[in-house]
Amino acid sequence: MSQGNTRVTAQVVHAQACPVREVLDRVAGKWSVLIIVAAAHGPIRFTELERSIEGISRRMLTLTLRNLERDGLLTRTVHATVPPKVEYELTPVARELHASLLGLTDWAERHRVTIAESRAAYDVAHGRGLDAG
Amino acid sequence: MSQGNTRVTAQVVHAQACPVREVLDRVAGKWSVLIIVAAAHGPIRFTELERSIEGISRRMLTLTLRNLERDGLLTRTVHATVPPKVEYELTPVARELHASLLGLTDWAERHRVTIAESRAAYDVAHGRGLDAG
DNA sequence: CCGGATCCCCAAGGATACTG
DNA sequence: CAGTATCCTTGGGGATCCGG
Repeated sequence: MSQGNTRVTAQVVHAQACPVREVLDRVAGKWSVLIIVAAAHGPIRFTELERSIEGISRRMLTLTLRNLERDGLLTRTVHATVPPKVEYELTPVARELHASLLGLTDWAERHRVTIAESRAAYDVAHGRGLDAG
Repeated sequence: MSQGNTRVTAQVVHAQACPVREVLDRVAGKWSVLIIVAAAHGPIRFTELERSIEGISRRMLTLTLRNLERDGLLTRTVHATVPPKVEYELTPVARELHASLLGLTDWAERHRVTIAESRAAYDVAHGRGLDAG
């Protein structure tokens, strides 16, 4: 840390400029978008999210929810009942994001086969076919 | 909005989420989208990409280009001249992706201020203000 | 039920040097 | 000019345990 060489590189400069980067940083996580999709139908509880998003850990669910809440994409409503009940709901901003996302999912569905074929072809053409190692 | 028994139930979001995951996996990288944007204007050379995408390393540029090529999003054209010249160009599929991406960038630009404010408010409300914790 | 705290691993990605 | 190979750091994210 203190080798006398200040390691300030140019990565800081570029970080904020691009709106593309902005949206990606916000959605980059492995789970953010899945949560948004899962919550698109209406308010949803913690455990419901946990069950509906197969494979997500409790930790990541919590972390991602906090992040989305921080960005104003989710509202968190705590019902102070004896069995705790917490509901998450998309904000209008998040709903707009979800709508824009549909364009992407549509693209993915329209081209998933083509892309898969392209990958296979590329792999074959470059040796990395079906053999391991 | 959603009060009153919205029993949509969190049926496994997988059905809807998978295409989302697909596109994310494809775009998850730190640079993929930036390259697509940079190449959106037309064929572009390796070094042109390197210069236009501030902060990218040679290694990551190469790796990401290979991946995009593998997915059929980029074509790579080698001109066997004495000074090597390689041009990358978006495929129609990638152009469609780029178009869909515009919806997201538009969203980002429309709400960047709101989101920033939300973050600031959240951070203030949760102690993590401007101090380094 | 909700979720914070801790430990740990591993893949993404940066720096650098070499090649055709 | 356009890569490739190697080393090393960083932090995302899984597993697990604990607390309200």
